[in-house]
Amino acid sequence: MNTLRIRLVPPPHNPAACDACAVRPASICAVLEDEGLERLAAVSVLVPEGHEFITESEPAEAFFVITSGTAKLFKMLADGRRQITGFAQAGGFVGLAVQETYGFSAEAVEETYLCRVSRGRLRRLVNTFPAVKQYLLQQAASELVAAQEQMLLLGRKTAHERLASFLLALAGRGRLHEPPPAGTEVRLAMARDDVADYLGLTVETVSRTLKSLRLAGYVTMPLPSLIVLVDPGALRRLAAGQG
Amino acid sequence: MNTLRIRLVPPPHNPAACDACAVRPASICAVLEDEGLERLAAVSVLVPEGHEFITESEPAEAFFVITSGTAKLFKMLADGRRQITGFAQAGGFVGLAVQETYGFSAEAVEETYLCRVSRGRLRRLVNTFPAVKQYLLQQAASELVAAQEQMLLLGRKTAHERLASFLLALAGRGRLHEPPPAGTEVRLAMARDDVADYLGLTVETVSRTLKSLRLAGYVTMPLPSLIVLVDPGALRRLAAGQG
DNA sequence: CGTGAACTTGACTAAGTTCAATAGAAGTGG
DNA sequence: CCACTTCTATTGAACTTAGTCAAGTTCACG
Repeated sequence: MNTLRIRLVPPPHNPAACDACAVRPASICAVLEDEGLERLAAVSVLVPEGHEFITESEPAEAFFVITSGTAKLFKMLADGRRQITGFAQAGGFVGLAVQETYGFSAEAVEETYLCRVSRGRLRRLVNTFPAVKQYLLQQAASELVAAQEQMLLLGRKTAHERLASFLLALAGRGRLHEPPPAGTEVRLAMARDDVADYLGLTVETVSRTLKSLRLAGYVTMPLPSLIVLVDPGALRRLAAGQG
Repeated sequence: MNTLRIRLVPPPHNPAACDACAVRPASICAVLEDEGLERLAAVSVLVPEGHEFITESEPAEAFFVITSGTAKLFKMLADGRRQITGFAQAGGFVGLAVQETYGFSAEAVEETYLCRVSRGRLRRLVNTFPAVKQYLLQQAASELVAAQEQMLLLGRKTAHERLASFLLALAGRGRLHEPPPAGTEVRLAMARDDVADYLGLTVETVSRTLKSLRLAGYVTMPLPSLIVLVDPGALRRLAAGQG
């Protein structure tokens, strides 16, 4: 099975190449390498921090590839309780919908560049290049794996285990891999309340649990948004429920 | 976009038509309608209640379509804590994997017939019939929607809200639809501990919460495994966090 | 019937939430 | 550069929901 790779071209770039532009001078934001550098016809969009670019239950008119920055996807209950279902970073995509409306909202956690592809255009693209469909299927399948892992976390792990899992995931190593090297730095692009809403906890519990991990000697925190993994092996054991 | 529909033929059926058989006389278990009734070359398998047919981290050698019965998909932690990530029923599929190994285990909740498609065969099928790829993508996307809904449940809903959501989901109406008619009966194919592990609770809490819903007049339970939705509107409000 | 498994109930415990106050960091304007 | 505001993060104490442990019931099946 040949694999489609999407190459990200950092914006702003090639201002004249895109066929439309919503917010910023357009750029080619992705290239379908296996199809002879065909342009992924799309619009480059700058989303400022805190700005919502997808709203749950609105018509699903477009599909986005993240070029740079970080976005959070979330769902809310009537009384304001929120669950963040995932964070998407450069290369990630957001908004693949079979249904007519979005099933979640999405908001930029920091300044974020997106590559916007309209629904109709995605459909045409998919029909023209079978590899795109393959790529989307692979992405969806791997998101599904991540979602199942997160259900295990939300349904069955303790606060300590959740934080340990989260830090390791940010460090780029899943549960199947060996832990990252000691001293690995993890930058938290998101605020405490986002971490809390992602892990199904409160800000206070996140704060207290991080303190406890610090006291245990597993991490240090030079800044509230920078965490150094001092003992990744211990974190790994914690995350797996062997702590 | 033309849609692929998979028609399920109840087993045992057409004993000579399949090209291999693992457990029971083979049957054609699904037909690709849009491709002129081409046979989905596959093996029909009977899985007895409680039997595990997919094991996490084993090589992902096959893909299954459920013909009849119910299966549970789950992940476990080292100390035995378990999270059921979903139940699959007739028409559902299990085991779509991009990775080389399964990311979860699967077990029959009741006697279940499966349609087993080997990985290589699925790949060939997908290449021959583009509609199959489309179908898989759609299925994966809708599973992703369900997974996000479940993350909201596990991360942010109370025990009462979880049970209400669960009952409505079993009754076949998601959160976007109007509630099912009063008097709708929901059969629980799975035991209490499965419900608990699916909702991120304990058996005791499931039991107590069902009692509380009974006392509130929202449901009745002629049998432990049969729940009548007396006030679906109230359940709907509870499930949405407006209870 | 009798035995075992599934389910329910009760009393107690604990993990995490809530509410409230404090501390720290980051900007803003004089 | 420093006072002042504001936002974010942390800490503390009381509380609550759901979990734990230990009996009971009920029901299906031999």
